[in-house]
Amino acid sequence: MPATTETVTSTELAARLRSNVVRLSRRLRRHAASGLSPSLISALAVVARRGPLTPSELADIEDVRRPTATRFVAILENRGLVDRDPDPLDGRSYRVAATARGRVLLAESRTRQGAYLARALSTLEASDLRTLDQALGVLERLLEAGR
Amino acid sequence: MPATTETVTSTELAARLRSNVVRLSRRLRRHAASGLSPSLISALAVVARRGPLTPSELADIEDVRRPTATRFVAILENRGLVDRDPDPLDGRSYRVAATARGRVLLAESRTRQGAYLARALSTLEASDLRTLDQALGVLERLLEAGR
DNA sequence: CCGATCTAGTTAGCTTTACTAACTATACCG
DNA sequence: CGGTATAGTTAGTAAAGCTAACTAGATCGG
Repeated sequence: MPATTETVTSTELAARLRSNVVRLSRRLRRHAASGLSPSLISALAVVARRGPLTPSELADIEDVRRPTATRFVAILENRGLVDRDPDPLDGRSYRVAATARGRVLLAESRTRQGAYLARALSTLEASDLRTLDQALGVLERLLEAGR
Repeated sequence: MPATTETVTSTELAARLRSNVVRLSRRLRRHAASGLSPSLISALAVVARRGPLTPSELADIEDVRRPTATRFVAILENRGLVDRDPDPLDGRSYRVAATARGRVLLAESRTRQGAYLARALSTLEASDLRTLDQALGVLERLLEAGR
């Protein structure tokens, strides 16, 4: 029963959004396949997509503090998913890039059995996927705005 | 009805959804007003809305293990937001209900200044709110289905 | 009715996530 | 060149949620 004509109040929506984010976040962590938590997969995906990044840039994009970015890089490097090259312009820093193995793992985490979320979404109809797609657009703008 | 004729792939959507859940979840925790984390607010809201519940029922609804529900109840009770009455039918258990103070805090957490999320959502247009509303419906079905 | 088993809640201990504060070392500016 | 600003790191802390193991009340078969 889609309440298409009813007014949606933002406070009511806030409560519902919070609950669902909390629950989905639990689910994702519980079903973490490939041995990487949602946070780490997200960080790896950012590094892979947005090319070589300094830890500070990663922290900024992922909306975490720099010590957390340091930890992300350390763990990902430890597993050979990422490597670092000195920054030619700044001796204090370095650039992080995804390794071939990191890219493989990312691809697998999207398509393979282990991908709980992709599997769940694949059961949805096209119209539902479109709805989610649009909602994510809204959410992204919201996150970007409220920094 | 939307001009979007492009196909939305579920694997691509999964990655985007994961990132946004992870980030929003960080935001929510960071902006936790009223001294309650998103998890605890969500638990309190469930107790308030779905009447007196046993810890097991709470655990089931919130999709956590029982020890986690025990902790939720302990913390909420400690802050006077919830109280417990013995279960007349089962001597091992009890029923948890929201106190007046708990309900006040919930109401405040929805409307007041401190409510980061409600404030952010209030800047959106009605059509965006409707999009989110529909997407939450999809998400809820998804979460319910994948138990 | 009684012992065996099942179930609700709890306790203890662990892991992960992410924070702040404080430190090191390099960059930059007057 | 000296002082300040900035990048990354280290250390320590707190919260979330898990599993394993325990306690006590419920339930079921004989």
